[in-house]
Amino acid sequence: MSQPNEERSKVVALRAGSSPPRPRRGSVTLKHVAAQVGVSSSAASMALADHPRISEATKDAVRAAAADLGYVPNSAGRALRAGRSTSIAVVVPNTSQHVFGHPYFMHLLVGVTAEANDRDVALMMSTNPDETHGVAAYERVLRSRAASGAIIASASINDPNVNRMVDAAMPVVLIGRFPHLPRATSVGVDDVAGAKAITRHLVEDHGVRHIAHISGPLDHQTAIDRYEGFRNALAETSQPCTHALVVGDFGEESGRAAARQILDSMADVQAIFAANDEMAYGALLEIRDRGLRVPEDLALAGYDDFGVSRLTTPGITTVHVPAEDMGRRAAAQLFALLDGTDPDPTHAVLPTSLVVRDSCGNHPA
Amino acid sequence: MSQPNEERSKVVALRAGSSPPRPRRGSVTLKHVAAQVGVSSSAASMALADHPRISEATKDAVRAAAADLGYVPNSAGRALRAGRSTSIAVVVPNTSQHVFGHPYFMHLLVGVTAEANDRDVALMMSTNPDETHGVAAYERVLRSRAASGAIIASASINDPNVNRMVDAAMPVVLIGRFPHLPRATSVGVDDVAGAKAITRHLVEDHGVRHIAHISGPLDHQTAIDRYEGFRNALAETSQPCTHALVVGDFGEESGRAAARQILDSMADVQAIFAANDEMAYGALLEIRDRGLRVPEDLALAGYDDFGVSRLTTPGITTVHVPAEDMGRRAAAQLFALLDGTDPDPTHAVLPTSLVVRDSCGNHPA
DNA sequence: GGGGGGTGCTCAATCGATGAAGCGTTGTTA
DNA sequence: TAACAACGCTTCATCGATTGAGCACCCCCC
Repeated sequence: MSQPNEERSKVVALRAGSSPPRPRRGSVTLKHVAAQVGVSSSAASMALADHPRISEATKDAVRAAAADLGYVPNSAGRALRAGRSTSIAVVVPNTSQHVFGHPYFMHLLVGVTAEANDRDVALMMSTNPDETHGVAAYERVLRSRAASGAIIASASINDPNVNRMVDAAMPVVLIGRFPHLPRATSVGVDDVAGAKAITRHLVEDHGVRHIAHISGPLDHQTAIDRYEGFRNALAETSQPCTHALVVGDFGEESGRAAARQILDSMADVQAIFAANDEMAYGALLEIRDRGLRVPEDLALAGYDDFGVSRLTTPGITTVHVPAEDMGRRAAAQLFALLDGTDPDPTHAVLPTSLVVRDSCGNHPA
Repeated sequence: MSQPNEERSKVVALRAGSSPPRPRRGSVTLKHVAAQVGVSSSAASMALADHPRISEATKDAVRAAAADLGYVPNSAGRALRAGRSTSIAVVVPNTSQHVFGHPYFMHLLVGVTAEANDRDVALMMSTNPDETHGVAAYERVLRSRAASGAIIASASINDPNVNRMVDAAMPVVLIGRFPHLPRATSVGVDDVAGAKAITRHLVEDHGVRHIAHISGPLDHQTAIDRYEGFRNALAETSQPCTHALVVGDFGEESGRAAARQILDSMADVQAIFAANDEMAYGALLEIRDRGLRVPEDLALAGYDDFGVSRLTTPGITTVHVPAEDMGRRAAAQLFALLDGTDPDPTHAVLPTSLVVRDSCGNHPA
């Protein structure tokens, strides 16, 4: 079994010989690299890891061979050995496409990708098709160790899978505010403050005294918070201000329907604040259809600033949600969780900013 | 070594005994399932695979135990054994964000996700940060076998990594038209026909006799094809039509600059056809700033229909690019490649459709 | 009652990467 | 000169799933 000399001459023959390692089916493994240099695969592994017990000469030779052959470590082998993969997952809702428009996720993804790229970590995308379907796809992703952690951008409060994963102490970061899940790490924005700021802008700066709010579905934390910000602002105004609420579903069409209802029932309405830009745009269409002008006859405001509000005529005054920052931040938090740097759940709350456009009136300043 | 009876009694003790398998650190492996049932892990594996040589009783027991323990196969182990992973990658450009707007990728992703979900295949996202950086991230993804194939939505013709991967016969599907890569499977749209149709609409239906085209960078196949469609249409018109070309970069700002140039130099221009909606929107802003009206003073047309053109006032007449279909189709092609069903490279070309809105004038019909 | 054929499982090897332990060889020191 | 340390590599086991080969056991038949 142990005839080192024969072994070595074999190796020499390989090195100088006429039988190249010939990587099978296009995949170069560590063995091929090691064979080309004439060392064991362990030595090659240690050389690439810059292990102190390997000579510089060997390291150079291994590195050269690896580059020459185009060696890339097999991720399955590495993940199996290490017991964890080098990927994280991003989970987005699929059924509830209407809840948030697409641009939101794209912004989020850009942020997550940036952070993941910095760490040389791959990204997996997962969708949660329907919540009744036993173990959700993204839970499988985590349990199969295909990804070592996940960022969940699902807006639904009631997803039982999310709760279960948080309870199981899976490495998960939630996007949004989840006051009922204090043990979960989350990254959200201060929607109460954002909605308060834009409402105050309408009331204080533009002198609005009759205002309506089109909210999202009130089982969404986002919708709840924005509505609360709206009420808070009104509670603190210097002048009394009458207001109304219509509940929408964050979709353009529901914004249009809500505006219809408001215009029919609230004759003296001076401003409409919709809980997102999609609904604000729907409202704009309805207002325009009735021959009314924005902002001359009616002021309009939205929320999100993911692109819609910039393109319309007039541009819609809105609250900017820093989706890309949220993505970055969520990824950073997830890495902290995975590294064990930050064992306690944190709840990051990013600030929003008021984006004043033309839909709310003139700004002499 | 071989004392089957002792082995078996041990197993029985395990089954009824007081020492539960206690999955280590939250991950349940096949061994735990097998131990709970009292069979070898091989038997458990075969049971879950519904192998004919395993008794129904054992199969039921294994399935029950797997469900009970929440067993999910470790993807690394499975991938290592199988020699291929159960994921595919989607590659999107990162540096060239301006080339296509975000919505495009989101539509594409929706399509790819749908197809991948149908096959229970995970999706990885990768970006190509800079093309000079040696082995690109997505090439590493493929070579590391983290994904068994990739859909590349990078628009750049000159990416050497793409060429290299095509040459290496990697399972890759390109999004777009790549006439210089006949050996690569691709899914694109007929941009020549699309541009021709919209140009003809302006010239024939609206009687335009002086028209300008804002193209994209002419090292992009998309830009080339759309320009060619524009020229083809003009070459076939019943009435002569003067035309001009300004080259942009697919970004809103460049569309604005191009419109400036056109309006300054081509006094009698009646219509502007931009190679995408972003540039058309930029042109719209410039036109409006000059006190001109669309469509009364000048007709405007764009390309893509990813969202922008629907939101503006007036809505921009455009060519619909079926991004979601492209995603679906690309994924299907990739699976065909991976299954070996379709070894010859195919070049799918999906049809576009003309979307007439208000920016090109009245439509009595 | 001994051979033949099924049945139902176990064994062992494999995929690729990794690192602790082992082991020759050389240089150094008492 | 013998004991010993340092060096530089190899050997081997491991991660989890999978599968071909092998092996008890049972039933059936001549």
